[in-house]
Amino acid sequence: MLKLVLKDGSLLEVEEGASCMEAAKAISPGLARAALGAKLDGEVCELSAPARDGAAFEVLTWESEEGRKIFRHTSSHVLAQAVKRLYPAAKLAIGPAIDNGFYYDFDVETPFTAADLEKIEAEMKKIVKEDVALSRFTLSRDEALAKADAMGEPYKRELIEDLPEDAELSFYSQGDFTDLCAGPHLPSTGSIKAFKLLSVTGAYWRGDEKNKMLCRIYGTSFPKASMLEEHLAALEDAKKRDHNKLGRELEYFTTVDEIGQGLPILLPKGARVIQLLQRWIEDEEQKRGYLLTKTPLMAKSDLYKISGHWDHYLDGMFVLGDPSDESKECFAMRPMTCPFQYQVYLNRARSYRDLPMRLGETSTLFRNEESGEMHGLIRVRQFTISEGHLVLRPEQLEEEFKGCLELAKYVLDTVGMLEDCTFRFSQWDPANPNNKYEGTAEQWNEAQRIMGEILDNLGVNYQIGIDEAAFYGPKLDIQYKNVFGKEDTIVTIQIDMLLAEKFGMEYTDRDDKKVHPYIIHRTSLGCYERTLAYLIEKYAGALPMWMAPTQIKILPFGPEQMEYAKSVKAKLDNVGMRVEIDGRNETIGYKIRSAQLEKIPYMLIIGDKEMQDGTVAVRSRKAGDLGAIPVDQFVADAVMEVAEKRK
RNA sequence: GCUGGUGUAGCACAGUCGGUAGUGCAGCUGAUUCGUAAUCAGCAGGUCGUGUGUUCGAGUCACAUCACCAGCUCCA
Repeated sequence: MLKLVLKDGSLLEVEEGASCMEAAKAISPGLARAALGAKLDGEVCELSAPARDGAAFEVLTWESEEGRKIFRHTSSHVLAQAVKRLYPAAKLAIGPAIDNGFYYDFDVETPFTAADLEKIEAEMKKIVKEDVALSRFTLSRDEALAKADAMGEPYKRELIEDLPEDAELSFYSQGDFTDLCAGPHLPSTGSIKAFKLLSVTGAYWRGDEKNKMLCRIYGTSFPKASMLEEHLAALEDAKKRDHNKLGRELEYFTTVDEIGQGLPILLPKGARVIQLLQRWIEDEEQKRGYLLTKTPLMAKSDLYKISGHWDHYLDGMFVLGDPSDESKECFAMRPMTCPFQYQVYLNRARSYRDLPMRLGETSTLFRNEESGEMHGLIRVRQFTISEGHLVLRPEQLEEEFKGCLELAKYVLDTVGMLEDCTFRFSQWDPANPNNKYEGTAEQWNEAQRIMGEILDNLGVNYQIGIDEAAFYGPKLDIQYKNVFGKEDTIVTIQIDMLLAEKFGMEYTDRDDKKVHPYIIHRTSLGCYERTLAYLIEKYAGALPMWMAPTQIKILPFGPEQMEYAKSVKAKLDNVGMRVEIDGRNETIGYKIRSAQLEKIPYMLIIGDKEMQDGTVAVRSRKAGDLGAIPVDQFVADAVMEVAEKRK
């Protein structure tokens, strides 16, 4: 008999030579039915793998990410099998599971169309119905190369060539289809009950734009049809929240062909929200000891040559003039604020008593993103961020880093986004310094060691991102996922031990020695345009009262109530509320509908009754009719709701 | 930048085989004075993204270009 250690610490006895599937059955038949894979001593394996005596054993079901990955990975093989049956000339590249589904990359003469996807789906249905068993076999590297050639799969050959000489490679066969694959997989194709191919796009082989563009098919799959339907419904819902659609519909922003890509126009509503956020952040930073700066939007190339941006970031900058003509000055729009704000520090000699110096600026930046990269308000060519630089003595680093993190968490929590954020410790790639990074390995290791210690001391739950650092130092990136699950950085806090030296920044220490300070680069709410986009998506356009562009709409029944409506508006104007009167000659139902579609937080309906009683009939966009409330009472409540920044 | 898709009134869309552009909402005007998600009638609104070409004739076909969308790559 073999003994397996279960998650709760108890022991499970199974017969010698039993598979993981049999072990799962021994726990419970129900669990065995739900099983997609297993884990032995923390390593994911398939259900057919033999159990090992003394190993920690875990059954993977749909509830675990690893279980879902196995399911989706096999789904991608079903896709590949269907494609090979219908298009034998298609060459296989790679086909992994991803967050909410899977994809497979093919090299084909002509890219697949939407109509092709239907045919492929039909073929996949057949394969699922055939319930084809998957079997694993291994080959030596040389045998695997021969196999790849025999199958006529040049991309597989390339993958194998990159593996070490003594590697043993696994292949999976399912009926008429065989693929080089690390696995693990489901026992057979029959359990992939519900799937859908979602889109077909281009993707470079190995993600390198110098390589050939392949044809990628995205799909998703679930063990139950109802789960697939739910997922597709959620995708539809996400489309309705998409800031790029909703933000245009609700008139937060627009784009104009003549102005150009990545240069959105913020319409009055969008501009108002950004102004509100910006004032709030500037005030909050003032409370926290930040000094406000305002620095130029462009500079001569000389400045960027010192900072290193000219070497590392020239492609991303808008350059005015001809860089190759040395007889004339050449300017560039700024892609970041660092070297500008450093000049504030450099304005006079500094002492250790001046530190920490916290500099904050609402800073507009210009980055020449590639033309295919722009996206609504999330990726643009001109944007404004809550930029800041903290100049520090080394012993102040941890305390100040903590302060930056607290500020970022406070503002993200207040706008309601913190719950959807994850933290990434972005490091350099020691294997590939590649001119991408400044400084020595010693400097990088030191900066990353310190940052790692700080993060651990602060109990930050982070993931490590290799090759995600800035060229001058490691970062803590706060990542936010949009409604489609696409992730972007919203806030960043960076430690920089290099640029102070380049710019000749120093301070006189207690012992009268000149020392280079440490610098933290950070944002508190990140880029305002991007934040606005996320807020529109998060709240489906119904922004919380405190940041809603129009907070209150007064709806008089007719002209008789106009005077009274104006007096109510005056009271609200007086306490800084953003109020409009809908004096149109329309029914009250029509005006309510139109305010509701505009997602106005409160509607104040005024008829003869309210006018006589000195009240307003309040309707909340969420809760509906709240009944008549004395005007002064409503004003006081509204002021309180805004002051508390209620979500 | 690359692959694929899209582009007709402010918005959502229709427009057949190439024969000279329509519907709904929004807007404007008038009537209606109405109690919590659409009152009725009338009017106005388009160089069919832009340019070039094919044709007797182009929203429709071809090429180029711009913008938008999905994805790749990139991202301080």
